[in-house]
Amino acid sequence: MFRGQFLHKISKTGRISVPSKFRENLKKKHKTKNLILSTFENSIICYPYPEWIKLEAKISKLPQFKKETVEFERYLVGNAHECEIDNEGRIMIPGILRRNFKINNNAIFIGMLSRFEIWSENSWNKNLKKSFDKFQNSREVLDGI
Amino acid sequence: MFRGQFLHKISKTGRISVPSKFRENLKKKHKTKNLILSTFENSIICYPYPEWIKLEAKISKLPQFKKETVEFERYLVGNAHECEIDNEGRIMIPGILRRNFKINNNAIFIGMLSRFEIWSENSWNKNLKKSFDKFQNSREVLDGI
DNA sequence: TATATTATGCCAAAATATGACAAAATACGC
DNA sequence: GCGTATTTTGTCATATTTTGGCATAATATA
Repeated sequence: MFRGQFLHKISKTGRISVPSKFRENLKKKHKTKNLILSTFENSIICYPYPEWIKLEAKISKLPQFKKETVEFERYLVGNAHECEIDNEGRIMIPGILRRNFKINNNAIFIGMLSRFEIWSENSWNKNLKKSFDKFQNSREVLDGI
Repeated sequence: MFRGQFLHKISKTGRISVPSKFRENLKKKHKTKNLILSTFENSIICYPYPEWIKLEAKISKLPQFKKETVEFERYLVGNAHECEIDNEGRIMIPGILRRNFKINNNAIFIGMLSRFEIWSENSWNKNLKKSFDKFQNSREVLDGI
């Protein structure tokens, strides 16, 4: 499972090292070095390649011409980029994603169990306050189960 | 059960010894040396690893793309770091948590039955007064059961 | 085709985490 | 109270992870 928060730096060429804990999980649990990066809210969402494939299988079962399907596909699939983790444990975030999310120097990795997100430090901080307020609203979700 | 309050020092490298009473409980009751540290309000919350896993199992059953789920995960899972108690009974608090909670030298452990919290001495003291007021408001919770 | 831009591979420095050992502080039994 | 055992803290050496730099390769642009 992907958990936790990590602050890493992006090189001028757009490379960033994936947290070693994440790499370990990718290797042990997903047996892959490949990720699919796409967009989700204000962050880059990262799926282990095999998980993404499962997601695609689900998506292709949806009614093809339905408005919601089309919009969902455009957003999630239309922004998907495959990338491989190199020998130093780094990935290269495609320029277009970097530009869209204004990720220049510092980025924050957020573990989300089956996947993880990459945020620019700025927008993560902006979201922090909101995120806590929202947590306050949803904190009892688990007590209910 | 985790009970009581302990004041311990943090080393320059971010290590701190877990109260021996807590270690004993972890060993006897939970049969583990591993903890998950996450954030909760103004403190670091510590779950015995097996307890955390139960929590995760619940979380991963929630609808994955639903707004509330995502926000909940970002907050609770996004801050969760696994750590192991070493031979000297210490854990290392990840830098990012130390920074977020401004825990530098002294920290306070607070037992919370199934889990425990770690506070920076400063914010614990600040919360003391408030905490008593809140207790005043909630002191009858148990009487209702 | 030449040139600029972007991506990749490789090596090494810097930063951070871990393990081992010992000193200091605290708790406990008598 | 005193001596002993346990717990906590400090320090150092080593290992791992992250970052920076540079040369080369691939791709896009004029």
